[in-house]
Amino acid sequence: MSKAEALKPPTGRKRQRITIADVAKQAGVATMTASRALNRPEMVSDELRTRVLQAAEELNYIPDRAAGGLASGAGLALPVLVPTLHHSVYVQILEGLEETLPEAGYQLLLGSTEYSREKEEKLVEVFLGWRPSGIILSGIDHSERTTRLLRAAGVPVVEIMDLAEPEQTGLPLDLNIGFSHYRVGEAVVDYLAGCGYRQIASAGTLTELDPRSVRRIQGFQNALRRRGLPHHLIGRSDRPSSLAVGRDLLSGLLAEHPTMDAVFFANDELAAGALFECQRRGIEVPAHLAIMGFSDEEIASHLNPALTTVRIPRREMGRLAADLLLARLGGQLGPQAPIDVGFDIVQRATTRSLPRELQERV
Amino acid sequence: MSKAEALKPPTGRKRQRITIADVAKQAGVATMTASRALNRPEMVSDELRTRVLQAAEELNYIPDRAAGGLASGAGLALPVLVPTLHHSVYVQILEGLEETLPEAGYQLLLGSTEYSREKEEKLVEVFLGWRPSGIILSGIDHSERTTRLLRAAGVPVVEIMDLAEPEQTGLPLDLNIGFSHYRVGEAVVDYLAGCGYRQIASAGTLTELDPRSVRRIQGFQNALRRRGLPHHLIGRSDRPSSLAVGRDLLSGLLAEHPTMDAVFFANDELAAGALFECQRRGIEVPAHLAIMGFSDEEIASHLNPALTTVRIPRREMGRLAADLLLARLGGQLGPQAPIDVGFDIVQRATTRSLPRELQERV
DNA sequence: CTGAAAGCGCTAACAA
DNA sequence: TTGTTAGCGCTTTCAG
Repeated sequence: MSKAEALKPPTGRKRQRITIADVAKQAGVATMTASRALNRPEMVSDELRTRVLQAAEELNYIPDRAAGGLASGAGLALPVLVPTLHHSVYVQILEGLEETLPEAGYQLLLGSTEYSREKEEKLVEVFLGWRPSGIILSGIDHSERTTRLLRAAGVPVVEIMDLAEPEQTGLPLDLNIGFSHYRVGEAVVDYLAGCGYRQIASAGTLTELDPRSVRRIQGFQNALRRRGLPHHLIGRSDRPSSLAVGRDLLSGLLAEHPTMDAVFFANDELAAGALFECQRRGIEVPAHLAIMGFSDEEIASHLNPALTTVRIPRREMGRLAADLLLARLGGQLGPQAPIDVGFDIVQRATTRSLPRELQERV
Repeated sequence: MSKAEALKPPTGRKRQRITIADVAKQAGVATMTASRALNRPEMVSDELRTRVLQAAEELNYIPDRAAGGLASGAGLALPVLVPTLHHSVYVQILEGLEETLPEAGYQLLLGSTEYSREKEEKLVEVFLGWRPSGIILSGIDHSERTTRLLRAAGVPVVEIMDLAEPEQTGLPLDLNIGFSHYRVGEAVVDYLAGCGYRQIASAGTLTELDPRSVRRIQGFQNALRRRGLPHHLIGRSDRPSSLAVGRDLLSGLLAEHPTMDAVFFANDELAAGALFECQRRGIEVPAHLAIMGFSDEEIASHLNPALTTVRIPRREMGRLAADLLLARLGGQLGPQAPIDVGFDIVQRATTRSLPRELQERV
């Protein structure tokens, strides 16, 4: 009748989970002792510990995390929501997170929102059911319900890849590490205008698709306006970004604004696509047209000509997010002001070089 | 003293999880009724169901999956192990999986092994602790312990991206969907030799890094041997693949084998890097050198000249894996022979075109 | 240092 | 249709 009876030979038809009770029985100790031997070895005598460990090994015992978490009240899961895995930016942020979090015993649960608040809301709801110790979100724009659920759950939240400004009341939700997309837009205009470009276009995906891209464009347009430059040269696609969309965006822009002399794309992939299209059309870059990307993916430096773009510290953002979260989970960290990790313009060959006297402004 | 006392106002300092008991109390029903109203609505009267649902909404109740799984014995997690997220191949496989699995109530747990069996083993161990309903692995090469743990756990396993051949005894572990890398290697030689190339090199990362790449090279070398062509033109790097490594590989190969006329790279990223290097050096492709990639990522068709490569049905593989797993979990599927999804050579512009009379062989 | 009892939040099984 | 009881596998008390 004993449950442990059928476990030795895996011959039996019925799958019998091996529990810590089985291990304890095999080692001839109490369940609790087995638990301690496994989790707090220093609290158990050498002899018993050895016996337990050996029994566990023999039985291929694997602790049930769900049961453990339930009993201890501890959360073990750490959901990370990113908009997409197609941009290496997010993959690298994940790498930053994975450097420390798994070691600390947390399980990263990955979800991709596809830039949709509704999908984000769904994912948050699902993940909250996994007793998360915390949660990492991309961006600071969430649905009202997402915010409410998160608040109600009372889990630490880290928002990355965007920066809550002081005037945005109620933001951030909790911890926040990122940079100002608005200022990226401004800086790009400063840079391109400094290089002497005057007909500067922006191109990206539909505004609803990415609020951060929208904020970049706001900064971009305001900076143009301040300089008295035209700011109506806008290319938009309703498809998710890809090289093909980059080509199409460029073609459309060229048709509509034949006089434009520079384009700022919402990411390097679009910019690379545009560059390929220029190659095919025989448009000389940067002599006839300047192209600028955003995020500095690996391809940027390998393109011919190499792509001028904006570098953002993704891995660092991931690492920092992990560190902050760990500190907060350890109870060593209270409320915290948003952390700005900044960005840099990487000048390469798809733009004319900036005159000497302006170099340091970048 | 009642536990539910402190829950209404979130003012209290102490975080009080809202449980189904709280919902039941608020709705004035038994816990079990609340559970049924939430999970099997049809078993509860309209009135009570409405009351329960409303209470749940008001309290922002989120069911605890760990507790639910524990009680019902059901597994809710579905780990997916991929070697890396840097190749879009794996991202697309994930998309294929995500089309159906989450809807069916499963939570995908993502782990990346970085092409390491040790890391894979660790991940399997961790994930097995999450009561997985099944598990999806990349490739058919696993450590002895991984195999043992998986067998002991008795969970359905799907191995993707490679195909177990009949002569490989003990393989696959369970379900298997993929294609033969060995035959890819052969087909590439058939194709390149058919185009008239004679000094054909292969280039990729170190053999330990990717057993599937090794198998491709085996097929490649055997096919060369059969044709009496030299098969010692091999470029290897110990760094994970990237555009930069592709360039270096090409440079190294060029220095060692000045007479080579074609190179087959282990993936499109390496091939793209090599192509960029050719552009920089002014080497004409395919006039002076043919370049061929593997996996047909988006960039392949946009490069100038566009890259000849091997297309593999990744999204389909993901979808199929999901379907099979679902069928197995539903008990409608017994042991199953490996499923070959095949591959195609996509002829583009980095290789001379194949003579007419050979076209259909590809 | 070791053990026994209680219970985490939920649902299967049974009873009403 | 609804409620009660027991227990999933583990760890937290609290005793020895």
